[in-house]
Amino acid sequence: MANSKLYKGSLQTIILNLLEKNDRMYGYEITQKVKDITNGELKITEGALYPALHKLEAEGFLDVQILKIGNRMRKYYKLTEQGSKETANRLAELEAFIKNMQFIVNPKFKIN
Amino acid sequence: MANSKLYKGSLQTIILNLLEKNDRMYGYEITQKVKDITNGELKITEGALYPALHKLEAEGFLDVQILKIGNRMRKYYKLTEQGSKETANRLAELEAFIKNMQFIVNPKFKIN
DNA sequence: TCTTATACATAAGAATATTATGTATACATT
DNA sequence: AATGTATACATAATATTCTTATGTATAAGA
Repeated sequence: MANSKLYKGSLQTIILNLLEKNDRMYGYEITQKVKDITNGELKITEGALYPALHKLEAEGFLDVQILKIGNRMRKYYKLTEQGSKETANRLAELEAFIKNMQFIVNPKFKIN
Repeated sequence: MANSKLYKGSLQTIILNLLEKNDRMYGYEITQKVKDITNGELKITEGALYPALHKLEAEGFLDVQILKIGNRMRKYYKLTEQGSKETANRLAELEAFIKNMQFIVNPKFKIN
């Protein structure tokens, strides 16, 4: 199956929504979760993920908690209250985008 | 109504699909068509549109025909055969993207 | 006359991704 | 013991694609 393209701008929406549903997650976990959910079609690269997490944190949408599991570090991210509101906004944006794309792509607009 | 965000990467898909349905169009017409179809939610800026058209043309997906309407120039774009195939690919990518985003966002994945 | 619409274009800058690279621990296989 | 794969973080260089600003020019309406 072809590797589905990730539209630029959707990564933050993905992160926020996963955190809305999973309380807290760490970076690597997010990459695996997305791969699982999409049957390997979407692959979040680390070079995109970590900067995105840092940015969302800097904007006040995420809180971090660093844990040591065995001898290895994990940075758990969690939505702030503001982050939860932002998630709703991003979700609405995504739905509007999808709706608009379907209008544009839909054959019923073949006739002017 | 909030102005819906345009995910980066979707503009070419929009252009290709409009040309699939309208045989030939010129740039300004595309901006107006998108605005109409989406009730003003999506606004294609000229700074994005014209470079995108030039790129699609350079890649062999579009043919150009310059017409003078009255005293004003219009550059009409039309899908090449290759462009028509590419449109199908982009459409499949878009549908895969939407499907994957719905998986990620869908509440049924709330429970692990 | 002034503003808005039509119609093209490009340049500077911002945002967001890919690709490559680096560090380090843990586990499985040869 | 050595090598590869998985886990887990990170950043830098580069590419892509957009926004914003600017430019040129014709046409139409207030």
